[in-house]
Amino acid sequence: MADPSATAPALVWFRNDLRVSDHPALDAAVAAKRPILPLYILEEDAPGDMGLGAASRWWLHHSLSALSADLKALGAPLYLTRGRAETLIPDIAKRLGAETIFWNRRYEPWAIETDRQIKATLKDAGHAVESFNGALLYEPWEVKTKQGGAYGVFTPFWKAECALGDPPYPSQAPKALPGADWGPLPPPEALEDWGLLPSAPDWAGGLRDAWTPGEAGARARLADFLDDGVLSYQEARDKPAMPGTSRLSPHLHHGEISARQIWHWSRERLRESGAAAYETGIWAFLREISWRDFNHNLLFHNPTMPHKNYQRKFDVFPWREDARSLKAWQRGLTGFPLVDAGMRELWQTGYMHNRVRMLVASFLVKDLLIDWREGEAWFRDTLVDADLANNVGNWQWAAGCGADAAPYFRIFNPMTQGERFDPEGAYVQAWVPELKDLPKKFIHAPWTADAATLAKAKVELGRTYPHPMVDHKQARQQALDAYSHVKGAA
DNA sequence: TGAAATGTTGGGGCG
DNA sequence: ACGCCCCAACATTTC
Repeated sequence: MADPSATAPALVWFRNDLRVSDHPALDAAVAAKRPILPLYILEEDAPGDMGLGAASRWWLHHSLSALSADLKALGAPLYLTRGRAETLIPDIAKRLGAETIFWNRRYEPWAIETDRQIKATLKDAGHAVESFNGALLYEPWEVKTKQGGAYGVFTPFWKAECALGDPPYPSQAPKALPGADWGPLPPPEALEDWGLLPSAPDWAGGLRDAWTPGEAGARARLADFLDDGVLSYQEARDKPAMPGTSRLSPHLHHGEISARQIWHWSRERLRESGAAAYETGIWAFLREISWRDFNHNLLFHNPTMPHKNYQRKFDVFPWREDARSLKAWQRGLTGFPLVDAGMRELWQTGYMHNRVRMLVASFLVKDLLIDWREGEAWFRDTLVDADLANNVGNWQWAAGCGADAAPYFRIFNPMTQGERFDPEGAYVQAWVPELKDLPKKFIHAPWTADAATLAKAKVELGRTYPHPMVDHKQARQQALDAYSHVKGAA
């Protein structure tokens, strides 16, 4: 009782791990048997941080609100503050007399640098720091080639992760948390004062309808997917009009559910069911979870990837500056229905089906010859699942300049993709309502319809819906010609 | 986790 | 019966 260190609190710094179960940092703090101060910092002006998009800010608000309620119920309310973590963390640790600061690791280059710096400051000041893997199946330094290097091709990476065996089994949420006394700290800030939600205009209606941020929402989403989605996953995930994907990406990004939980709970469901169709779906799904690890691995080992081509021979690619075309793409006014449907789904819900993400990326980079970094920036600003590692990895993949990338000459045809993956035109009808009365024969290429058909569907090209902004056949040839620069540079 | 161009094959119409 | 052409269907190659 006389030992003051017995009551020295533990600080748990929450970042992209907004949950209370399978949270290694929180578990370690509980094991230390100290009063616990859970902390979240809205990090402002961190050097190198590429910023939070408006959709992510909306999600973050609701996710923090859910985490706050969960922590409060357990007995240790979440302390909120904002500013620079480099000064706030050491200051809070000092005021509290904290013994140890716990956190789960993050992998963005700026965040790694911030955390490294904070760790050094804290240690100099006599605090202990413990960090954990809360986000990935395996850490980037745990998955290595036989030569000890990092993988640049996905399939061998996937095999290597499988060979490492099941990742650690996820832990349960603590039954109760001993809260620390906030007395020595300035009063916490109110989430409502952070201005994370849009006001005037409130454009978040589509987001509210589509999502339930928070740990409970994440679990419900996975349970739904394992109940019926996963059985038809392999075919249905390519059909944007169907609820065929897990839609877990925003929950995963904010850490409301962990990759290890997804791994183990999926495998458990597989063991219970035993159906062969289930086997296919589950493994196709877990393979996508491993893609997420792969992208984090790439970013960790290639910290310039957000700005630089992974394949440096692409540095000579003749991108076009074209603000008007970029804007037409962003607003979903390209005149290619499936592209526009995707861009509008993104704008209205903060999400886009994966098949359509590949198409709109191909269209921007190849039909419009606009730099993938423009597309990456737009997705980062508008996606609720905006995640630097995945976003950069996938854009470079689509642009052909990434690791294990799609070859540049793989150029998607918007009409063919529409006929193949949205054969009924239901996805286009949902997001491009001005075309909803067109017969499905023409819905992916309205300019091929005769005047009478267009009139009957109340479509007037150039007025109610744009003419196609490029001739795809011609654009494709231009893209191939531009690519010859890269080949010459290699 | 494409698409288009090019090559091959085989059935059917026809002289 | 046979060769020839046409062309769809499928396979392979190329970008």
